[in-house]
Amino acid sequence: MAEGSGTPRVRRTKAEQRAETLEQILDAAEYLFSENGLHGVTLRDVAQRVGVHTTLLHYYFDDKRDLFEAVFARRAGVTSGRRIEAMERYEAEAGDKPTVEGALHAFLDTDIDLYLERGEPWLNYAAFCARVSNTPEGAALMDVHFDPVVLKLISILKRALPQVPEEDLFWGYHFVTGALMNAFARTGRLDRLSGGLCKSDDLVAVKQRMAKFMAAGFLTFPGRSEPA
Amino acid sequence: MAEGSGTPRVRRTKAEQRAETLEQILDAAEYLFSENGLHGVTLRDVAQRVGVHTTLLHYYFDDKRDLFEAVFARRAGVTSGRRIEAMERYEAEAGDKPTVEGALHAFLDTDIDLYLERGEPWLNYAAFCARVSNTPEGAALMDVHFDPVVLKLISILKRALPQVPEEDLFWGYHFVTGALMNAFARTGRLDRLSGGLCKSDDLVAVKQRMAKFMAAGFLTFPGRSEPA
DNA sequence: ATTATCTATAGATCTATAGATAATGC
DNA sequence: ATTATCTATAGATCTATAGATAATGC
Repeated sequence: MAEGSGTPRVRRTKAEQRAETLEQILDAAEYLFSENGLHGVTLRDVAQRVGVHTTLLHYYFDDKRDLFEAVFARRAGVTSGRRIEAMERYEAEAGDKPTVEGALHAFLDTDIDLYLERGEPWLNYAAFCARVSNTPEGAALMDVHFDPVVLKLISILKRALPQVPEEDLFWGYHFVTGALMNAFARTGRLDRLSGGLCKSDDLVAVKQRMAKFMAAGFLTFPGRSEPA
Repeated sequence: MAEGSGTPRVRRTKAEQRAETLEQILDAAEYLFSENGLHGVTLRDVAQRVGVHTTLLHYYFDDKRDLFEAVFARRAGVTSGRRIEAMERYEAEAGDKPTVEGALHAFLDTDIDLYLERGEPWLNYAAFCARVSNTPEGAALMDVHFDPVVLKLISILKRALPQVPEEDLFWGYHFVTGALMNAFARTGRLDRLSGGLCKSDDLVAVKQRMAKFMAAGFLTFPGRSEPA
């Protein structure tokens, strides 16, 4: 909330100002969409959170959907790129003996680390993705932005489990991504359910467990077990 | 859509009429909420789908949120009850040697079977739960309606894996429910991603794989492996 | 002299209420 | 004589556009 009383407005170049305002708008929208979804947020909500007038949003974006897509796209390339790199690095070091667990560590941990390292806005992005992943709008954007990462993962899994039918690998991925999105959603339900034993925003705990947990699942698929 | 042209209105008692209309409204709302969430659906959308006037919804329900909660509550008891029974039956037959996989079969397959047996409206309910499970409104209702089922599952898992810390069991459950909700959401993303190899509405495929997959995951938790 | 932000406002849509009409119930 | 459904409508809110004002840019 950029109240006039706080920091006195420093003189900025127009490009800077544009970039700053854009980022503030996207941050606010990202947070609000992550809580309430596309339809649960009004442009007024976003504008109020930034401290600007609603109509300014129309200066930067065509309409609400355009803003929504911009939120999705802004960080998609970063997470996508980092994960693909991590998987390529893993492939190189594993040679012709990649393992399911190794691939999943590269796929999952890289992403979790990104959000842990960069703090709140990125955690909001993770929650945003989780929130919209099972909506028509969100799923369509995932197709556009995340297919390459997923197909990269599948390709390593195929080499790790050559005798497992490809469908099983996709089903396994489906389970993995559901679990991951649920972890990113951080609804607080786990906290209440477990009587405070677990915190749903404890992504460190997720990272410690998830790759190994899921890898074991893949090894249950008939075909053959992983070359240890 | 109850067009006047179709079946001629049979004379019904008021109680019958009330029950029928209520069910039609809940069915329509369930479907629409499952696609677009609480905020993505207007009362007008629901009324139009039923073929009645919007204001009739206010005759049966206080407001939109009341309708939403009624949709959630209507089938919650059925799925909840069936799953608890199935887990109790399993406990009785397993004696003092329950297994993770056995518990998960009772927990997961019972639910999947319910939706497969009873067809579309119930499949919509599953999608509805999935759609709202990571929203504030949805998570709160899950607390109310589904905590007992989940805690029952946890209690069996505790006996199956006595040396595994309770937190791990909750984290494992967190992964399981994320995967299950993603399967119930049936967004079609898996179909596109896999080039048609998998169908996201193929709950039979989910049932065939999920319990075993997840059971293997639980066995990765340090403490000790399951007494085979 | 261009760009960022705000004021004013139109038009659409949505929730919700009051009160009328048309059925069923005794 | 009660209950189910519809008509009419108020008030709020939301998206989006047109055009004014206030900054930065040469």
